[in-house]
Amino acid sequence: MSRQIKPTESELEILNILWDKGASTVREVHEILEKTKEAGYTTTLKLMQIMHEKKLLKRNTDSKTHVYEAAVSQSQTQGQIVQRMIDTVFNGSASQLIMQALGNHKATDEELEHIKQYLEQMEKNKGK
Amino acid sequence: MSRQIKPTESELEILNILWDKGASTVREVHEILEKTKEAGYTTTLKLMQIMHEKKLLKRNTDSKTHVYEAAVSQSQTQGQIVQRMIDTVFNGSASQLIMQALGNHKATDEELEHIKQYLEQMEKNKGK
DNA sequence: AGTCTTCTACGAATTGTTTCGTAAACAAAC
DNA sequence: GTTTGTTTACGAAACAATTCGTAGAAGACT
Repeated sequence: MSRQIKPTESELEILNILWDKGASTVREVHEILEKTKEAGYTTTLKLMQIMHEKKLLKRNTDSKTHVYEAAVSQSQTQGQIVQRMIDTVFNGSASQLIMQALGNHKATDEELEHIKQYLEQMEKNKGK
Repeated sequence: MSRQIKPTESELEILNILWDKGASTVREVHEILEKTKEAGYTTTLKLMQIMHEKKLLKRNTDSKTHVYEAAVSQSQTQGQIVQRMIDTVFNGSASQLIMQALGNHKATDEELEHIKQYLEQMEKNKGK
């Protein structure tokens, strides 16, 4: 059903910006990117053009300054990446990934509470 | 303290085999790899040689047929990859990753129970 | 010994990602 | 309308990952 996309690390940085800010021009994206990364303007431009070719981005070329927008949903993309990671790094065990994440990165109290609630929710819906 | 390794996808496949089987020859690794992947023997060999250069693998060259072994621990490597993923894909939120993993991939009952116990364990140790 | 097979080493081709220089299109400012 | 600045398009270079062909070394087998 849904295509299997595979954004590279750089592409993910751009997607994150677009998911956060919504439709933006290359310059807007580039300005944010620059804060955390060394890169020329045309580099960002080229990346976004390629991402458009790959259908990762939509763009509006009505005005001279094109406006780009993510063409893939954040949660779907995250889901695919997580799934891929479960397969290749944790031999298919989601719970192993979860425990690794819990153990490694100390979650805050709220985060833990959040997760517990989520689990209980799942249990309730278990009866289908 | 610990070096920052970054195995590629192919390298991870090989690491998984070595973590599972322990020290092995190129041929042994290749035979397992072949089941799930199209690849020539020399390709596997070259990969493992490069991984040795990168210090991802140790090797014993006493006999003509070299014996390779993972030089990085599984849990440490998994931890680094998960951390990286939390940073680049989930903007630093471990709980978001966990909930994505829970929601997407349906965990079995035992897995859920496992995770719940783990959470309770964490709560108990919270008082330090 | 000589032949066969297996293995390593090397190097090169291929593919994919990231980088950026340069030129042309366009608009705004003068 | 000419200059100036911003933008896109194109292409090529630089780099990294993956692939495999070929050659030669090392054992094993008569």
